[in-house]
Amino acid sequence: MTEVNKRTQIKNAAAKLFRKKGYRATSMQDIADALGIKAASLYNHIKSKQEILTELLMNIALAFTAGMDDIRNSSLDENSQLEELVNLHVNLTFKYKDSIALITGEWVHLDPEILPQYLEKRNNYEEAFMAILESCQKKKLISESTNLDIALFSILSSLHWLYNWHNKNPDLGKIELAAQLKKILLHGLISPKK
Amino acid sequence: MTEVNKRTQIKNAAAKLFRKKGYRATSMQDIADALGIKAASLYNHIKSKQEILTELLMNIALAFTAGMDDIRNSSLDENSQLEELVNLHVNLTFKYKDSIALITGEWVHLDPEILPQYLEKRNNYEEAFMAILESCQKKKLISESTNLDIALFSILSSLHWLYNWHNKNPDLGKIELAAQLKKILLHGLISPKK
DNA sequence: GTCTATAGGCTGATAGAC
DNA sequence: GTCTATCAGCCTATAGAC
Repeated sequence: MTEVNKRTQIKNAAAKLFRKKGYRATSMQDIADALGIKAASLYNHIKSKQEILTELLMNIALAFTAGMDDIRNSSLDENSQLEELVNLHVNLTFKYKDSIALITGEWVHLDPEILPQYLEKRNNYEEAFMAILESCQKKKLISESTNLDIALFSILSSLHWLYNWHNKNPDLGKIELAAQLKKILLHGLISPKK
Repeated sequence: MTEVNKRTQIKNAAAKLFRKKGYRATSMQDIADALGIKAASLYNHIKSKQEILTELLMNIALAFTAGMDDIRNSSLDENSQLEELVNLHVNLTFKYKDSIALITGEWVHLDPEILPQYLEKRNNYEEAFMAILESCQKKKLISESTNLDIALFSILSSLHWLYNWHNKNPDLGKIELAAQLKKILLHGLISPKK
């Protein structure tokens, strides 16, 4: 936190701007202004604007992949694995406050050469998530009549948009946020009828 | 469906492109190409690119506001009102297949003069949604320990991203989709312990 | 590693012929 | 209502002085 690489400063500033205005609406001028230098000076530290986006997004993708591997390699039961996935998303949302916002929409601006690599990681993650849901259904933790495609989409939507909510409520702690999400996402909002 | 205004054709083509590439990455060229005309010809039908975005987004905002008013003015009980809100989102997702995608991110590109009007409608909608959740909690339909801010954010995240899911699974009917969402979002994924 | 200067391309929008 | 021609501005990125 004390001494930070200028390259890192550029990536941090860019992440904040990409998040707020989007990749295309953010100019190199904007990024340079945020750091108090001229736009041309940025190119002493980075190759291109696209390089920044690529590194930000691939970094996030790797973090999710690594977290998922950890969970799948654990001996936790299915229910606990689901809860750990919620923890993973909460933790990464706190850790990558700005750049995590890019996974909901800005990934479309990745160069056609990089895009397939990104999407492959994303698909792998979603398939691994789905495999856990299927285990849950097989063990009757999830009702047989539940459409798992919809369940997966629904949970991931909430978890992907966490960054947005978190930004408005920075006072709520990680632990409480994760606990509430587990309750609401996994165990339902409406109390079961007695 | 037979005879469509050229203005409407432009808005439809723009909605599809804004959704796919984003507002800033979509040029008037792109829109004109989609219609087989020259970019300059667009200006015989519309005032500006911004006008298209404004009309698309305000139209959606009005549809949500009207739907919410209908529900609040009904005599349905709290639980049924929540279910009707899910129906509302599913119906509007089917009706405004492309332009509904803009509410998750592209609204940031609204002109500073229009943006406050849009955000006011959005806030009103979310407050009305919250009021229904509060009624549910007061009647013990929702546990006292549930954080309603998180619950609201979580449900809206899933409902806002419906358009994305729906596009990939066009074969699933409206009724079944709505039924599954009510079960998963409101009554929980994991079966209650016996 | 910063700067100024500038290239080369694309942008939204307008003017005016047909 | 379409077209061609064009403007003025902004964009990413590079070259080269300091």
